[in-house]
Amino acid sequence: MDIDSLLRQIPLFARFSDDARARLAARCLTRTHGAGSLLFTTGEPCRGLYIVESGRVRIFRTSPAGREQVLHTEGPGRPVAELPLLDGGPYPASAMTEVESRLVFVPRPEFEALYRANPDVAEAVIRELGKRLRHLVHVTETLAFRDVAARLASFLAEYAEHHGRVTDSGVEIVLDRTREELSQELGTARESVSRALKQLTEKGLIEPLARRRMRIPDVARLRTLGRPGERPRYE
Amino acid sequence: MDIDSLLRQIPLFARFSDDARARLAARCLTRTHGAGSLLFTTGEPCRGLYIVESGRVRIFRTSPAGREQVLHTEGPGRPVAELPLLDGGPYPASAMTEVESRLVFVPRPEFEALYRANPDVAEAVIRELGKRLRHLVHVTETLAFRDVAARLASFLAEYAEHHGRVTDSGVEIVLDRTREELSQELGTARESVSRALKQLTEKGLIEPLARRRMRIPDVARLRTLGRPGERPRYE
DNA sequence: CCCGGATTGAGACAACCGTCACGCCGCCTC
DNA sequence: GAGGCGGCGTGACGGTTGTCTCAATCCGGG
Repeated sequence: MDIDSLLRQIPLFARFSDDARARLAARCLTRTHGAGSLLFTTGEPCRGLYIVESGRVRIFRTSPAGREQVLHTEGPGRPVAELPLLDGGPYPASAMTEVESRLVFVPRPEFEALYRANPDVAEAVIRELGKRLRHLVHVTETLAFRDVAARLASFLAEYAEHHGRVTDSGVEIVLDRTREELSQELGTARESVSRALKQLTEKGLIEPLARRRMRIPDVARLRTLGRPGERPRYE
Repeated sequence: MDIDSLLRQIPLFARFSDDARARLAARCLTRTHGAGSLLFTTGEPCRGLYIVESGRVRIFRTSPAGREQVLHTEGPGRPVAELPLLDGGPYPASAMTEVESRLVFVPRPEFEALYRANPDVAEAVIRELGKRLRHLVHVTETLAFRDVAARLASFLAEYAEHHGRVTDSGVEIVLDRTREELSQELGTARESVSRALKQLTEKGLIEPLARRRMRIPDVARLRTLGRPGERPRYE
């Protein structure tokens, strides 16, 4: 796919004139990164914006002890690292490709010129930041309130809705992550994920099919475990 | 203080023309809320923007079990709830005054008109969102990686730098929070805060002076406990 | 000055979870 | 097919933390 038609698919640039977009496309670099390639690390000054063409990028923080907490992962069509580009600060987290990925790189000066010339971008950018902020609020709440099983349940339910295949005995999903990667996503340890999976299996909320495949008989019920309590509303 | 000169002090509106600001000021409401007054709750549709004139507002999420996690607190001159105003979504969290507070309320339609007419606002708003986002990344990391004592140490060190009084035997601070409020800020339970305080005291990092007063002999050392580990690197 | 509610400290206990250790399995390479 | 290796499950263990309970202290109002 050529860069121009890729850019066209990205909400951030959708409203650009053909002219402006073509000019931008001419200044971008496309490159394929192998799995596990480090794009940038926490605290580094920002060189530019990445856009995922194919593959997946995870954005995370690392603890001094070596544990990871994934803040979010982005797939095809999604931008990575708009924040530091906009406020001029350093990258707030690190980013690594999870699988082999094709990325478009927009150098910082290019993006800034664009941004100044094109007032519409601001609107799109604000929405993008808003989405991130809401997501992070969710991550925070999850870490603060829920145990590993509940976090896993939430994750699986959401995953099933986005990537699941509906059959008549439930939704089947194929996880594209190892337990280790899952644990980083959920802010826990590999072993705890194994145990939580067993727990969900025992409760009948999931049925393991193969190493990375499972069936979810009732996604809503799984999600309910993720939002425990569901306090009766009194208003 | 009249609304116009208050608005002038707020970065969000600083660049407005006198005219535009005066027009906005005429449409705002100022009101004094008692301590513990609930401004809005998670999920509610957004009615408008609040600006703290005096006092303090805490923004938080509540778990079904009744525990709270504070996302941030805002003081004089700071806006509250810009996000839902901008992306049209519901409030992502709840807000409550911690002490008696005087707040300016900007109704949503007013703000939107302003926003459309004044492209400069976008820039300011993006910076504001960016700040929030960076802060939330910090909160997330803190919850994922550090134990209660480390979180408390970080909090106290930061507090000391902003509100401490320097003496020759260290920095003295007067906490304006109960243990209960502290625990919500740190995402833990009241009792755990007590234990952590004792722990810090035993290590000589803090010296209790009175119920809410303490001395910190060495703020840097206290901060170090907040960024723990610094594990020897073996690579 | 006394009382009652709020705040706090402290102990006991169980649950949760991170870590270590070990063994198994599937897959790849030589 | 032997060996190596990454991914995975499981048990054991201990530390951290949330919860419950009770008592002491503080503080404002009558």
